[in-house]
Amino acid sequence: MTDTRVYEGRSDAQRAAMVKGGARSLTSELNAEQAVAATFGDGPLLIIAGAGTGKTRTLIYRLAHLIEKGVRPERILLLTFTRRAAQEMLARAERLVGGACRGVNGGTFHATAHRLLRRFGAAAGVANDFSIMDQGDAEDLIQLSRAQLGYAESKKRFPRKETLHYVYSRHINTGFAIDDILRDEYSQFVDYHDDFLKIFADYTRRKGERNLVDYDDLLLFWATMLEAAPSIAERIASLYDHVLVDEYQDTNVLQARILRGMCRRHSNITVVGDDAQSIYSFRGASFRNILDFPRQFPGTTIIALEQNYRSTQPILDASNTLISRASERYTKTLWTKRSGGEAPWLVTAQDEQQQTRFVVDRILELHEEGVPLREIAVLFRAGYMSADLEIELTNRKIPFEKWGGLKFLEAAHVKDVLAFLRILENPRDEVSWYRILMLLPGIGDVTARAAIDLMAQMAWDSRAFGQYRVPARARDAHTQLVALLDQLRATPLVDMASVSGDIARVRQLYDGLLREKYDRVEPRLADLDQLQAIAGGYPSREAFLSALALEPPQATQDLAGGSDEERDVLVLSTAHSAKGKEWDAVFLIWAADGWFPMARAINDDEELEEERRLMYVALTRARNHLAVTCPLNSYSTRRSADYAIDQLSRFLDRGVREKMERVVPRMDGSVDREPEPAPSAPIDLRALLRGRFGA
DNA sequence: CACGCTACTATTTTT
DNA sequence: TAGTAGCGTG
Repeated sequence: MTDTRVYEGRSDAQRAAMVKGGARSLTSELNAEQAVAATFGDGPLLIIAGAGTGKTRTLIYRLAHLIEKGVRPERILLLTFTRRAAQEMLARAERLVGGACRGVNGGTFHATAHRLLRRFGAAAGVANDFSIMDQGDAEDLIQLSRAQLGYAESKKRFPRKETLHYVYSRHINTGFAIDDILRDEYSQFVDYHDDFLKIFADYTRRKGERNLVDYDDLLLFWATMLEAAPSIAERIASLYDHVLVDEYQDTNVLQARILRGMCRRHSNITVVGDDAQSIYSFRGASFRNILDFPRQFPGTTIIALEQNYRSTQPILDASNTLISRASERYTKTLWTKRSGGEAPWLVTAQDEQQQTRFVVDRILELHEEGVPLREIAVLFRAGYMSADLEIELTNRKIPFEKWGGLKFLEAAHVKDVLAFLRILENPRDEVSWYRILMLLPGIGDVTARAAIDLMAQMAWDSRAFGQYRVPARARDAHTQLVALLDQLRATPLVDMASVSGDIARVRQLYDGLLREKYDRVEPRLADLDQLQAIAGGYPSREAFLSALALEPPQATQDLAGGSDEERDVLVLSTAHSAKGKEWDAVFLIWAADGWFPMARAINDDEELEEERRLMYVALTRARNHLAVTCPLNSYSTRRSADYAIDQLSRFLDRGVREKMERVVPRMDGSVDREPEPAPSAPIDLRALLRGRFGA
């Protein structure tokens, strides 16, 4: 680290000297550290930015600064973690410098990879009409490989398709050997090592033959073009003079390789992140990536942002204490100039119902005091934990929207309809063909495979399926499907309403199948109506399908339309989806051991540390009000309840609790803010005994 | 060969 | 709890 300049700790005079052109208007709204970062010149820059320290603001000002300095916007690449973040950042930058920043290339790593692959892939052997598979598609394709190779019939316990895909994806994103991944995470499967390799080889071959690209391929192909194809690498890398990366703590080593390739010529890379908020290791991210950045990019300047503009000091005190238990990190302690504020509440409820009731009552109270609903959020560890609350909110007619855990695109009926569009775009899309064929009455696994084999033999000619002779019982369905596909192929591509129209045509066949397959069809039909409405906004099937795979709608609101500002609705969100956001009041529910941290993370130190960081992310979303709630008698209907149940999260240890105020809800809905010192859970001896046997 | 029935199991987070 | 693997029937 000898060639690393650390900005932290210099005198004010030195700081001022580092702000070149510090008088310019752009930087007058920044503090000294932010200004240095925003106006930094060329070369690698690492901004370690604690929660709420104006990270986004700094990055936007840096963007504006580069443009004012004369860098052409289209020569700047801005990589963010979500599409939401990219849009927000570009919109804010536009407010700052006007239309000048239009043309900046922004988006997620995956979306950017997609753009580049469409443009340069053909030269590297990837035909540019490939289709993108989402995770579910990838798992389904692996399943086909698995079945083809005969593992489905195996009597022995064999890994499920989700597991196979996870291991594959982890291998690509982290570079760990399959052996090591199995040993560390799936010791029960180490003997299957060779079978994993066989399936992965077959999966890779299938993707190639079917012209399919999965999420991991997008990154891998980008990295490989940069590393192994000098002429293409030259063309790609020369597209941009500056690369800015947000949320760097959530990148993985494959993404770091990409960045090295992109910046080999100029080293103009700025990354912003907070190692304390690294919460995506399940996607191969490692906070070591940000710790290692100075080694990867020699000559790195590090700037730390510690002044928090978001939360009151009591909220920061509790959050700082919680994260101070973390083992490995860039030490930074957040502080604020904001004075006052009340201590975060620690609310112990008797059970889930009381927790729900407390949260709803308190939300209404805050609302009456003038806090808009959209300034309030309820956060939780996993999507299903808000079920009870959602019911109560609906009963009490409080509008809300839920982020994360939205399974819209994963719903079988939505995927079914999309499969029709996909085979039109890519006739070789085996996963979609299989899905569609299995829908038809009279066609099962064997017939579906036979039909696909025949189509492959006929080089995926569009007439191949029409010529397949199906068993008599499937004759009708086959005729209908052939007619539908012919009709869809005849759709003029210039018609702007064509994607939505395509779906309408597909539904003439599909809705009937749906009615026979499910009992409750209304919600499913409503989903399809929504899908049709979204499709109306896209000019082509290809654009629609790619957008859905890379930028899935994140909340019901994305589907319903209307911007955040217009709709005064409460937000329910997983802690993950809440990252980068802030609210006036935040509730964290289910802060019980076994729930947060989740039971499965408890026996693994690294996972446990990540859970701690995740809770830190949740707490630091709050500006003025923070309440953490825990139902004490959350007796579980789930079976393996061998973790410490009915206890406060282990992260809320004595030190953290001292920074909080204990609050106990009373039965009448009011709260008692000076409760008994240590409220213990009343016990129900019979319930405990029943629980022993899982009854 | 498809399909309905039963028993079982695994259960986070997201591009 | 829901999705699915396995099995027996038509």
